Amino acid sequence: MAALRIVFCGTPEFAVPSLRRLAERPEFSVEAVITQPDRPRGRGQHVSSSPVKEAALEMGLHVYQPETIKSESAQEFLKRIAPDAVVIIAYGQIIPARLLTIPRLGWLNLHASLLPRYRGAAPIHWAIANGETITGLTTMQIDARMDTGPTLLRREVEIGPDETAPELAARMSAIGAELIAESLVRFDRGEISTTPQDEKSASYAPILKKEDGRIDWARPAQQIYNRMRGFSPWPGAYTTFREQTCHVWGSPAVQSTDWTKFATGEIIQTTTDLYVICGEGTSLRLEAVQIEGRKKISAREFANGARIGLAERFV
RNA sequence: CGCGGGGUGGAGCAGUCUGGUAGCUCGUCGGGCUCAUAACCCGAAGGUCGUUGGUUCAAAUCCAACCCCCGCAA
Repeated sequence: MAALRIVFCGTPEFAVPSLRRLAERPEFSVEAVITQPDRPRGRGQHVSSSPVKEAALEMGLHVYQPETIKSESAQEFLKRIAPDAVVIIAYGQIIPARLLTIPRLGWLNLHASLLPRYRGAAPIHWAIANGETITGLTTMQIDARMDTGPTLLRREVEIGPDETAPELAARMSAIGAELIAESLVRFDRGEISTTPQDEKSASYAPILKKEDGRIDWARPAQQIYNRMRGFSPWPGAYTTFREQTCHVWGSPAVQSTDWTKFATGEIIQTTTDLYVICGEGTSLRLEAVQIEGRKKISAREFANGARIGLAERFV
């Protein structure tokens, strides 16, 4: 049987394990890799290429980087290759409907949630931030809207109590690589069919904004901790200390005393630790902080250098 | 040339505007005290103040260039 001819479409690290999996298996032939153009990133505006591009070049695959997938030339490109399927994983652009019918099997997507829950750009982050203990991966055939297409296969994944977004993403991308490969093979053979999503139970995981990282100290410590894990490493969890942005790391404290008399955000110093008062009588044990313009330092060093006053607070 | 903050004993910081003997908390070392301690008391060591050049009688401090780190914006 001839190998399935595939075009792979993806950008960040999350897509790389799937690309590698598809490229190494004999059932598939990766004809081309489409990824976002090299762009200036980071502080110095250094131009860098996407993780998918680097992996593709390393494997000797053909790379195509259109400014926009909506362009005439992108359409021509796909028609010329005429793949059996396009696999799209975290590409970062909306696909116009006229392109969806080019491949025989459609555009197959790996999404990092149990659809229809957590549709959108940041499903892993929001699942952790909301305190979920189970999430999962779903493969689907994309349609004209965002993450609404009929699904193929799904797999549940447990979320560890202290797991952070990058850690979970790394695990899920490895599991997902298997799932997308399996979906392709079985869908092509007609062993599985698509199932429409239940619109009524849909929920959304919008792309993260800087503001999502701001800590609301009125929330219970566990919730703050969940967001800290989910929004790592960006936007992280930050607050304001002496008029400056201050990223904080910590974990819910086991308390023996009642601290409800303190204001939320207030910093409590004991002989060995720093605690921050959170909502509903809970508190967070500070592990590290990073004030803007400075390096990340331990709570101990922070206490030594900052000379925290009585009733001083994070706001 | 996107905007901004910072580089001061081992760690974290103050001092820089208004040049004139290097300061704070912690750590380290020595001694003391205590049943005991990441507790307390006494004492000590440890710094070319990012680099180079300039101004000055005198520069951590003022000026210029460069190196490195970080926050924001994308």
